[in-house]
Amino acid sequence: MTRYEPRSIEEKWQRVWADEGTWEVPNPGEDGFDPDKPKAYVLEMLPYPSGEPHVGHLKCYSVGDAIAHFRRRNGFEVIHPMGYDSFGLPAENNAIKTGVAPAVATEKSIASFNRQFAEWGISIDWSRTLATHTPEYYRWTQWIFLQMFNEGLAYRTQAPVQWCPKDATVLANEQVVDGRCERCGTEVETRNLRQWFFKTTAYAQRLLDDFDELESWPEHVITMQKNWIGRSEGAEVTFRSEEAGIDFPVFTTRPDTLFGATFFVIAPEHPELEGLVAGTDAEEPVREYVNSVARESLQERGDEGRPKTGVPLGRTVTNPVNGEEIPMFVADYVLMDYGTGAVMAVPGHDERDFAFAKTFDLPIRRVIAAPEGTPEEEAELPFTGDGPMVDSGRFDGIQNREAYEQIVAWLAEEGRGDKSINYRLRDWLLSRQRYWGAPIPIVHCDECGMVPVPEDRLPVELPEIEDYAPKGKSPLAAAEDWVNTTCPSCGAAAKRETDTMDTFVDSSWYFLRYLDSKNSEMPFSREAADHWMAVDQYIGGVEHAILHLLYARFFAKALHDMGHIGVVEPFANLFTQGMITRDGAKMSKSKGNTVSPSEIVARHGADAARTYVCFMGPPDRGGDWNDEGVEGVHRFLSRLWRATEEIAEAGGEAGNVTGTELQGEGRAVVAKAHWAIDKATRDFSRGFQFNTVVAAVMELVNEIYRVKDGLIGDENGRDCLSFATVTAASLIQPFAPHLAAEVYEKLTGERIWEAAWPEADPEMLKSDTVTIVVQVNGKVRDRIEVADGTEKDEILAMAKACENVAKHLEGFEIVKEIVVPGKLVNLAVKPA
RNA sequence: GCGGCGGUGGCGGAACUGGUAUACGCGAUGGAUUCAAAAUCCAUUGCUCGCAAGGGCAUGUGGGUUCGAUUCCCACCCGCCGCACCA
Repeated sequence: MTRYEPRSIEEKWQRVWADEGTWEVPNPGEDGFDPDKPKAYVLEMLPYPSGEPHVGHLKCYSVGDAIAHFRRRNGFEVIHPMGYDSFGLPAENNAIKTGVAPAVATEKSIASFNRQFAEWGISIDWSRTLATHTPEYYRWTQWIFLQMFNEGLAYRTQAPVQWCPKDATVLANEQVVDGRCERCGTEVETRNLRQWFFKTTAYAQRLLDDFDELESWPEHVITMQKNWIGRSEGAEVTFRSEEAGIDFPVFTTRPDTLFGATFFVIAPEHPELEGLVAGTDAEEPVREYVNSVARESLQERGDEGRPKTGVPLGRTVTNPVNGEEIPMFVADYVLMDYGTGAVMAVPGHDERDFAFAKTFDLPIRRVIAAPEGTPEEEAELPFTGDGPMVDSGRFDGIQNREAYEQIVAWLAEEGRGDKSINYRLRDWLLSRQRYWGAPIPIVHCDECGMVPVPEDRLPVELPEIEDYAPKGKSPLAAAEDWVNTTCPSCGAAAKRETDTMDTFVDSSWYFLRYLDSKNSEMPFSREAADHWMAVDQYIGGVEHAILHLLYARFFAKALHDMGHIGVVEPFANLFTQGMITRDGAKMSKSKGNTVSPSEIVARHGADAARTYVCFMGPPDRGGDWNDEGVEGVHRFLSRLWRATEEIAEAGGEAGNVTGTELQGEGRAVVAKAHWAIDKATRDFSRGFQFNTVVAAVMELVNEIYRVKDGLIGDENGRDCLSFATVTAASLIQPFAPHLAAEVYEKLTGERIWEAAWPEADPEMLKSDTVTIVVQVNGKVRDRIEVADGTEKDEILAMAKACENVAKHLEGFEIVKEIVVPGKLVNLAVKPA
């Protein structure tokens, strides 16, 4: 008997799959396409190729592959492609450090990823692969950009933007975390620059509404996106400064507190600020204040609970509800880019306004009473709860929520306000002053302005350059031959746009390119998209909860509206896998606690590595890597292998096992196999309970070992063993496809991936006898074995007859008898 | 502060709609095999009292509902993640 040698088994099958192109699937209209077969699009987030794959990749693709295999064997035509998100900062920063061109390092890494994916035996349709840094791909990224530009969804404007001084580029809001660059951790600065944006805000409401279109997304991801979009309902109300002759609209979520406004605050960046104070005593202090705010970092300014600062403007505005003149201030707690950059301050009912009023000794007025019975502490000002209106003119006595509607209606009638909705979401800043990205296909002409590069001249190829170092403008600006061009419209001398696109643009549509990756006329055909979309199961890390997943949703909606795809949501089901740690800590090279997948695969085999990451625990939660755990899984696979060898040698026929006339241990092991089929199938369908699927197969293998020696000498027994072993292979195949293929071939001569997922025989799930637990007052006192279907009365009588039960009934009176057929008996007693 | 997730043996984790808590794996202990070791196989393994039969206690804490609660309800403690001066 030979030892379990994963390497030779795995290489054998990997060669078969590669030679035959086993996982390639046809598009509609192509050879072999079967219109009656239901499709399933199983997709894992494409990797960013940098160095070698790590265990996080191993987990993500193991989980995705298990789903792909399971769906295939349940009759689906599964499309399961793979590609590379190969533009991006790390490759470029590496180039600056080492002088190695980003393309060279990137392609080397892609080769390494390709090799490992093959070694892991992931069932990928390689005929559809792509890499976002290739002109064949970014040609279409540019094409989509131009469609957006033509629709007014991509535009260029001057705006205060977030700038990372280390990476020397602007960043999207989504890429600034706690005031720092998401990539390098440097504190970002605000700069006023001309930049390119996608109009994500135009889709704010639909990004919220279309959550209803999704089948299954983790609740917390939806919550995070909702928070990010940040919808608030309220009203826009106009406060007029008569002396300055300016109307100041404000956004408020609390129009019911209008009568409590005692002052008015505008943001330091407010465009009217300078004019308001010019030539007055306030001019100098205001200028000083604005300068001091400008020196602060966004993070400092954003800190909650920091003392309120500000400067009075010596001006007033009129409160439209009561005609009161209230003083104006400038203060940094009001932000220019939310609402209108101005707020009415209601210190009685808003904590921030309250803090400001205290600092500047401004009047604080209560306009909503605390309802009766409110604890004194909660009723104190600032009071943010609901209650009847007071000191609010004709609205006195009305519940504030009702008054809210009435006040808004009244303002609308007077022309001084109206209902309004505000979103926190801002437009997606997509331009980057960096080299390693897709060039923005625009030409700047003195005569014609911004001119899109005609579609037949795409792609605008990235030129080769010598110096990748950023200098505050794109390194592309130095490539003069490339920059200087002619205007596509008038033919005059013109200059190319030198910014490149954020890499998140590349990854916002890649799932569509897979569907038709060789199309040279279009990014993808509508037909291919209609057939395969939406992605039925998307798998990746939570770190993309708002970045990639929000952008891709926006792209899908925009492409839908332009008529390129039929769906509005790209990913019907989302699964986010948890992170694998080592000794409780995040793995990192600097900590030296990384686990190298290639080493694990070399030592224990890909099947063991893959099965282990699915067995560690529920895959949506994180897990701590344990070398001994992989060994345990390897041991389990070895046991399956040895049982196979022994049974194959003895010559059992799985196909001979037909059913119910089986007896004894033979029946037991076959019944266990059916139990495992049932359990595995249910757990697979219930989501991602892979750990319990693996456990069920382990139990089956343990059962095979328990009965093996007793059955192997008998022909019928051998058949039963063979059936159980074939079943174990069949069920473990989504996790350990190589060993499963080998076992299946040895025992049946067939190919496992072409075999249907097994079905449990309901007859074999039943047992003749059941164990009934006997409890007295909820405590287990004995167990009895009864024939299935035994009458309640009989069970009860048997239960009471148990020696240990009788002992506990002595001196007590039975007050209640509960009999759950097939499960238990509980006798409730009290002292007699 | 707001939102989400979680707390079960020495460890990772099971337990479907309230019904045998601790499946499966790791680790540990003992045995078989071996000249020996590795590998393998078998057995034991929540804590605790008891020679045993058997008993008591255990799913973060405290209450509640129930014949019966890891599961449902209320209050709290701890951990992780996300958001946070958004008017």
